[in-house]
Amino acid sequence: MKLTTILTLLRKATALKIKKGDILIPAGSTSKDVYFVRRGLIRSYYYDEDKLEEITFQLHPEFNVVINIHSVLFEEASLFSYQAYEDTKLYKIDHSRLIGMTSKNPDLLDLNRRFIGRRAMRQAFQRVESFVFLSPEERYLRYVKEYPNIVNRAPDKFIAHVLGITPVSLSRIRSRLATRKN
Amino acid sequence: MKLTTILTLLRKATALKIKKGDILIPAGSTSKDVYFVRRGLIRSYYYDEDKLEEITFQLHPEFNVVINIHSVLFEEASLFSYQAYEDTKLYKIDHSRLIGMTSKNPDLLDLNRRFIGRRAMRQAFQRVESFVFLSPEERYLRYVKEYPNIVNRAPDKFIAHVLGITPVSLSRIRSRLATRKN
DNA sequence: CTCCCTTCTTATCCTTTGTTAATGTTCCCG
DNA sequence: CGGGAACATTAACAAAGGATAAGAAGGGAG
Repeated sequence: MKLTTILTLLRKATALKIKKGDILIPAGSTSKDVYFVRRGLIRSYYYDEDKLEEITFQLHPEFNVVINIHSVLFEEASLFSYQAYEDTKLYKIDHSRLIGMTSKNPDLLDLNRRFIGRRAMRQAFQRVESFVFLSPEERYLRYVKEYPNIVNRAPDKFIAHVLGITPVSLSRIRSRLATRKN
Repeated sequence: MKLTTILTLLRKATALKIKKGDILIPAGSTSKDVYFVRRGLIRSYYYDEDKLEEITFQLHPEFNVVINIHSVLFEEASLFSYQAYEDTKLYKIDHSRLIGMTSKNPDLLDLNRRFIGRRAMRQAFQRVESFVFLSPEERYLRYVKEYPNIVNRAPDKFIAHVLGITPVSLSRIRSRLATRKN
């Protein structure tokens, strides 16, 4: 990877700050912009019309990439909304601008795919592995190991849904773990 | 996508046939070859040392791509073995050959990433969604809808593990569904 | 600082799943 | 075609999870 390529990319990124509660990407959006979380916490969620509640799909703390995955991968409108759960500082890479620059520097698109695509893929794939091979309790332990801070920053409700269980069940898992230790 | 690019790719692919039970990619492999299943069925599985059993991770019937995902994505040795569960005919695209040709035709690598990476990503991502939003029963119904033939071709044991449940539980889900219909 | 709303915990009840095991069936391979 | 191993089904029990509700605790807004 050429250093100049990375520098070019950084130069084209624009910083932005959003407040807790603000929507970064609304459901239905088709934007392909790429965001990098410098500080704060973004959560993606799906609004379940039947249950009349939001189901958190993923949490994106600092140093994570946020993209509208339905648009980038499937050329569809986003099923999810992406919302700040803390005051958040991001770098945004405008997708059309990135594409426009590709003619001058093809490495850019390559970087985009490798850095972003690979990361997202790794996450998704390891997450599938955790569902196939691990129990909810083991999934929880692995999750807090990977994101040690997040337990104090996000409600259990969010974390439970990310793990594919209910908040009540997560609470029980917690208490089981606590009593088992003693 | 240029037609010539696709033709170049096809010309470099080699056909191969393997018999039921044969291992296509053994666990521990670091190969990055790309396979396309023309006919038959490949299953990838992880050998669980504790439970002393094979846990099927994914089933790849005809018209699906098979890659050693741990090597391609993570630059690691494969955790999985890839085995034929039926006599299978594949097309193989040799990775080092593909890389070697890239200097002449950069579109090739791009095609590789877009076609293969995107497909695998889509699968992985939709699978995560199914774990977060659906019950085991709903996952099963969605799976048989997406792969209508596979139920008659693969043992329930395989399918259960792919869905993240036990074979016994899958059998019960089946009988529940059957009695509910009548 | 206080009130209120959200979240967390805990309890109850019911459903589902995991585990183990027994039985019946199917599928292979010789 | 026959014998044996692998698989599917079912049962019984224990463990865990889902749904709902109530009370406690926590955090945010005014």
